[in-house]
Amino acid sequence: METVQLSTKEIQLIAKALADPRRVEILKQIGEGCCDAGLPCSNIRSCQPVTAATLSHHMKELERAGLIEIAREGKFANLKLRRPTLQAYMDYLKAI
Amino acid sequence: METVQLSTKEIQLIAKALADPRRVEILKQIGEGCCDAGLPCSNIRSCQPVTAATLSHHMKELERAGLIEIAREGKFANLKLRRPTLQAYMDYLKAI
DNA sequence: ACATCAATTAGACACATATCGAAACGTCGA
DNA sequence: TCGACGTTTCGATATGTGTCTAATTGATGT
Repeated sequence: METVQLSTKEIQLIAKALADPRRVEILKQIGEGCCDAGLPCSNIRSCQPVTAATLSHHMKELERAGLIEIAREGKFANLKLRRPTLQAYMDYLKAI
Repeated sequence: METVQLSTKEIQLIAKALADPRRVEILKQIGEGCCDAGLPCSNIRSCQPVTAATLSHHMKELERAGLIEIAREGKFANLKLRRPTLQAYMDYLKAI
């Protein structure tokens, strides 16, 4: 696992991203089906009682925080969990 | 270090508590001066550009999340970091 | 070209919350 | 008892944000 050094701003983005329960659920879902290909966006939607618009918003936040990577392919968007970012945040918390 | 099992609700409270940068600063400050006695509230205030009212509010949130323990003694309030809670949250994140 | 479908954007709304000033509360020393 | 001091509570305000509907974009198959 590569090591990432996070700025205060990035820490803040991650903390905010993790503060919404729905986003955490989404993260978990992406983390479970963690094939390299990434999880299709609509796949997530079928498991979360939420509009496509809302889901899109959450994914943008997760991406902004560096917690996921969005690979757009044609009309699809495949999500991949960026574990190094999550790990770096845990390291930050450990240092408190 | 004792182990704590957190409910979904508690996880959410912790995540929200950690989502505010000022609260994280406060946590750090409490964590540093981590003598068993606890850090006096006014000590924190002298390092954070914030009103007593606001500080009180943040401490209530941190306590609600189980991240600190407030020992009131006379007119003073001594804060102590509850590391087991923080650890439990990190364990939760690790399981994502 | 057209219809369809996945995803995004725009705009609106409701609700949460970080912050403050002012007032109240409780403790302690004079 | 009185005043000072640390802390809390109250009420108000401004900002942030999760959610929706509707409209838009972009790709794909017929």
